[in-house]
Amino acid sequence: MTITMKDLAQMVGVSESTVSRAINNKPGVGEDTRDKILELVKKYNYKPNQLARNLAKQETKMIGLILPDISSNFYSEVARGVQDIAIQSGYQVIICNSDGKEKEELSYIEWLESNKIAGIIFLGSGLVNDKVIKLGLSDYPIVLANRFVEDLILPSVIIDNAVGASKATDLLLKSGYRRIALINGPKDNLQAQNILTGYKEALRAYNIEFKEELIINGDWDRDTGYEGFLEVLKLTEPPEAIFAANDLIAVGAIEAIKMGGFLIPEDIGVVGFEDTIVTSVIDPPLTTVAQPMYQLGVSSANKLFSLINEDEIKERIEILESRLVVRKSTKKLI
Amino acid sequence: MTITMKDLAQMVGVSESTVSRAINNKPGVGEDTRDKILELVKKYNYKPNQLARNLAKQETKMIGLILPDISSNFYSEVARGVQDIAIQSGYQVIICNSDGKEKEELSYIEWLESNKIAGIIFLGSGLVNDKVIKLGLSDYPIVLANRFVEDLILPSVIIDNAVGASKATDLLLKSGYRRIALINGPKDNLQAQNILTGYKEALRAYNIEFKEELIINGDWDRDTGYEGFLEVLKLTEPPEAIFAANDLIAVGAIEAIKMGGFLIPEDIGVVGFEDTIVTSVIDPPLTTVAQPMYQLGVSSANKLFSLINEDEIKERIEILESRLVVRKSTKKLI
DNA sequence: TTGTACGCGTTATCAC
DNA sequence: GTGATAACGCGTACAA
Repeated sequence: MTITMKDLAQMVGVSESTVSRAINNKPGVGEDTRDKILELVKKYNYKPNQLARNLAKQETKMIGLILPDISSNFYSEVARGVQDIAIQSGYQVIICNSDGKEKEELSYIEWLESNKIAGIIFLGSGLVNDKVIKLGLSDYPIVLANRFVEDLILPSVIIDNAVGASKATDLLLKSGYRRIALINGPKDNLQAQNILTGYKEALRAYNIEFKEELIINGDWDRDTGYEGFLEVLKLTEPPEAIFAANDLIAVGAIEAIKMGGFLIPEDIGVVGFEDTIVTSVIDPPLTTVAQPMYQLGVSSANKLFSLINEDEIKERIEILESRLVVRKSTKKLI
Repeated sequence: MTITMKDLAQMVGVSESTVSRAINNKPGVGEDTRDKILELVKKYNYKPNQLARNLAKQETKMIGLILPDISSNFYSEVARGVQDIAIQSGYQVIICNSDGKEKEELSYIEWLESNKIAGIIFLGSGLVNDKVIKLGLSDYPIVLANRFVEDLILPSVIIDNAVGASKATDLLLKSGYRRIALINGPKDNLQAQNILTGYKEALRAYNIEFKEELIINGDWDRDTGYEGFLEVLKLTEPPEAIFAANDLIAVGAIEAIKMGGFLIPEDIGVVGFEDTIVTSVIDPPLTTVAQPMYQLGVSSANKLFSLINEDEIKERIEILESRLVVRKSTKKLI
């Protein structure tokens, strides 16, 4: 038998509104009556029924987080960041796995809306579709995390992969490598394009000519790394270093390099991108560009709560930089 | 401006009760009135307010999942399993990161209770404390996943690590290795004890004497593996194989083995435990015992929904077996 | 400082 | 087949 405000009111001999005020620490309650009420609250272990509160205030203390797959290392790390901030603000998080499917996303949105969830964070790759934009244009609090939309009208937090790629390439150049091959993801992939952009920028800063032959496009997997290296090895002038667009590609490349009898980093330097656990397990430990996943979650959540509380938003678009982690697959700086 | 049942009722010229019946596909509504109502529902894109529903029915379509840390590979995989089943049943999942702290767990429970969350899955290591047991003894639906309680009075789903360890040891024996060292976690750790149990069982089946000197206890990390191997190497009779109690330990051991100039699997065989991504990246690919993480989530969720729906529960305790994944760090079977 | 009265949007139990 | 009416438990404007 759960106890309600009404019960408490009867016991103390006051009205329900007074009980309500006392419980919510609102002014306008006499010292002694408040004490009496709070005493009974403890005694009977009274817990306000959140459902009733939610209905009365037409709001919940929950936010929604829509992402492709919580079991992925990347997304679960971001989710943790979101949750930590949410808890601080007294909110809980509902995580929705969309598997990147638009249909799922829309049905989640419906659910979240009709449950009066306070706001939504959209996390994931891919471009944003019209419906999401429309949703954002209404007054529903919504933040885009690591999702891209051409005009960027919605509040967003993104990771600047171009800068990360530039840093990685720059490190290789600073370490003395000159001919640097880029083994990248699919040509039409946004992430891959950003990485290419950063790579080119770094070359330009060193006045090194960009050579199409040093660019390999493939999938985001190990095979691409392995085959990719064999590919560039065939060039009349083989590369001195490999920039792999993610860690798995790097792993594949390293296998191929070792297989060929080359030494890392002496003969060939390697840089990865992502900083997963494998980078520290592989031999030699991989120099890589670490993505600020947790921070992505934290920033997105902060931005969402700014929206919910209708605070001023400093920057509509927040850009996070990735961080270079130097290990042993690149030569020491001179 | 959101539309409500009241609005619909006025437009059609019927009472709210009729609208409610029509929307919920309940009998007792005329063909034509129902059609008229559903038509307007579409036209105005009416969505029932779940908050009001929840209050009226005193229940929500949500379950809680309390786990140590969603960013961990293990837990996020389980979480995915839980969510997939929940969605099928029309529920959403609230994930709560306790970091293994009892205080956090209790405060989450309070929140979930006062929000009338339909049920809770407790996921995590460690023993269950009294409060959880008390909670379970009330009529609140609650399932323990991968948590251990001595008497196991609460509905639970657990992974039998002893059997897994036994399988791993057995494989080594079948492959011809005889002196097998076990590099394990902390002595007082439940998981470590289970692994030891399985190890012993397998030895017994082969009539091989158990030797204390072949057991190393340490942390669940790489160093333990590295140092552990160096330790057993000092024995007058060094081991022919290493059974590592998790993959990280195995990685450390492999490093030490290679450093010593031994060949894997010819000179020394290695088996890990867990099946993380590193097992396939390392050279040679690691033979290991894979934990059914996703299945753990699925089974736990299924059990919880049985409780919620008050179905008959077949087995109060469900035991999942781990699966042996044979790669290249052990000799081929003869 | 306290109480009254109503609203929040829906479900459920009666009547008719 | 349909319609009042009362819950569900709490917040709040207004009156006292």
